[in-house]
Amino acid sequence: MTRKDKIFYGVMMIKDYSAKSAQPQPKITEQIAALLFNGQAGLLSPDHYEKMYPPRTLPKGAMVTRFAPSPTGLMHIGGVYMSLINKRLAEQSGGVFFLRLEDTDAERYNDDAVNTIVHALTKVGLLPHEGVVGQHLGQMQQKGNYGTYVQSQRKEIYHSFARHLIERGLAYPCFMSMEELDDIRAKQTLTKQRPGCYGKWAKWRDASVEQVQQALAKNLKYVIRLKALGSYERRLTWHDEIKGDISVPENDVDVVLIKSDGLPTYHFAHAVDDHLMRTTHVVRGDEWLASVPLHLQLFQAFGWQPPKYAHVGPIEKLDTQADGHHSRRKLSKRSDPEANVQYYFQKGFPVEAILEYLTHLIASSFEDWRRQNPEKPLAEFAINFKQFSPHGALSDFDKLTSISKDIIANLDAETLYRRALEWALEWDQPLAALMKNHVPITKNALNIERGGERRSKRLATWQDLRSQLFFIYDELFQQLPSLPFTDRPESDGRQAILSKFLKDYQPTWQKQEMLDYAKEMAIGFGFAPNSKTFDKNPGQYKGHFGDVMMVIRVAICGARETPDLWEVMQVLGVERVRQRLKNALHHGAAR
RNA sequence: GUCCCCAUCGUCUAGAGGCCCAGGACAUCACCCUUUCACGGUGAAGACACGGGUUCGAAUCCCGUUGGGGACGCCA
Repeated sequence: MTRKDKIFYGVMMIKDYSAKSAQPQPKITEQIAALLFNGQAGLLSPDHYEKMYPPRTLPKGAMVTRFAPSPTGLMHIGGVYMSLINKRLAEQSGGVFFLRLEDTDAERYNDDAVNTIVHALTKVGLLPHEGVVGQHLGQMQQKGNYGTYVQSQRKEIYHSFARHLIERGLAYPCFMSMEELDDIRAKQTLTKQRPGCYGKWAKWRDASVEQVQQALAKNLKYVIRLKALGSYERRLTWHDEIKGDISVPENDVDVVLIKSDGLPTYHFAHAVDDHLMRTTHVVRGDEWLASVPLHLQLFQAFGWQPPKYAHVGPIEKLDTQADGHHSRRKLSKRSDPEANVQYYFQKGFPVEAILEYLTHLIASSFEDWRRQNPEKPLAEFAINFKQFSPHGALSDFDKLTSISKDIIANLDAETLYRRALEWALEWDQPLAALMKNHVPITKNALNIERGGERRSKRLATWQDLRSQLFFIYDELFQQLPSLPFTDRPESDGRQAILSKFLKDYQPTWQKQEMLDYAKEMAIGFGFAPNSKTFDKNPGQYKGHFGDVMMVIRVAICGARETPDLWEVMQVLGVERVRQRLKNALHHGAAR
């Protein structure tokens, strides 16, 4: 066993806690629990749930992981990132990846959220094996034997475990009002003390049965708080799979376990659910790191083996302050459009590009692996906690774009057409219509510079299709307000080149024949045979060979940047080529 | 205010005391190739935050400083 593998949980288990604290007043805590829960006659015992959700039978070393989003609206790119990590870890170890809906905040709940999440995960191929997999006609669709995976439907379970804690003196009802809480915090801030409900501030911690009874009689709202086991003077050490060994003061705050609306807080639900769902590894954003002492204490209170924790640094963005200084911050779904996965879909990044980019963020060694295994499915790249860096990563669109170019460049024309059309159908219907009305020419155009040794990377995203394809469609070509000729040669020179080329053009020309012809023509018109010659004596020539080709290119394609001109001409066909040359001449080869 | 985490080129990072006057990828620049743009090729520039230790030797270990991030809710 290496130092890093050492588990610290065992050390901090306080075995005789219940004997020490609960013994003096076991009856009282049971009476209080009874007061609180007698109305819920059907409440089952924790034992019942333990049997209902037995340990999973999985191969040794199998990881059970999860993605636990709260349904507040959009799908954050970080959510895809977390799903990717969790799903890979589970699959690579022969385990299970499930999705649990953390919908315990009634105020932030959003109706479409589940569909948004599931739709996004479906799209990127990261649907969970178990848990919430959809929503149909207002009904959650779920898979798996450890459900329900919707927290708002698990109220009885949380209450059962909360009652258990209260009976044993490990939790208690607290009737403090919001105003009282605000007061306390104000006092604490003023006197520079730690904020929170702990020690002497936790005034309901040791309340009598009578006090509870009276408060209930007055119909006061209450929450259930943890009776914190820790002392701020002592330190707790544990091992995080990514951050390493961490040491902090123990938790002594009586945090809320059950809110006054009866729903659990994140912390309590995490402990109960991840225990009952038999999660082995909790891999989540590192904003949760500071709650680990509390979470470990909850597991300790129940006498459960806690899961292993891995806290992943966030995807960040560079923020420029008013004073010009730069600072990093987590991508915010409110102010950063690129926080939303939908943004990447709309931009037209292929799903593989998004996933490979995120994988690169997990482990930059991925790019070496990819170079060595260009054909292998991404899922075969093995990830492990050692590869994670402990800090967050800046989102880098240049890198994403580069990956995306590589991926698109490696698609064959048929696949490219299918994928591109799929995207256009959703995001650019006019283009989709053209693609569908002109299938052969579109596929031929997409096939240019494809498949050979040197694949062009002119398409970075599906959004680039339009600018790369418009000139093969007369419908779009004719909408061009003008032809983007360059200054060299001027209009007369352009006229001369175009009319001669039109006259001599042979549709049977092979590529080299056409280039040979064009070069001869260029020289005949007083152009240099190549740019090097021209650059040496610019005064002697009207321009160079490339300039002549550019005139023809612009006339035929209406663009200065195109794939190989001869290839484009083959795709367009003789008629259209002649037509466009004539058209350019007709307009006096004007810009 | 308290607590925690983090710190290598612009970015993602490799680096587990000598293989490192620090390697790769993206981005940038130059040149070459070339019918334009891409592609491809070659090359350049570019980092161990700072200060102390420990050691024969430190990017790597320790301490401190600075900087960045996070947590301290009946939000997750």
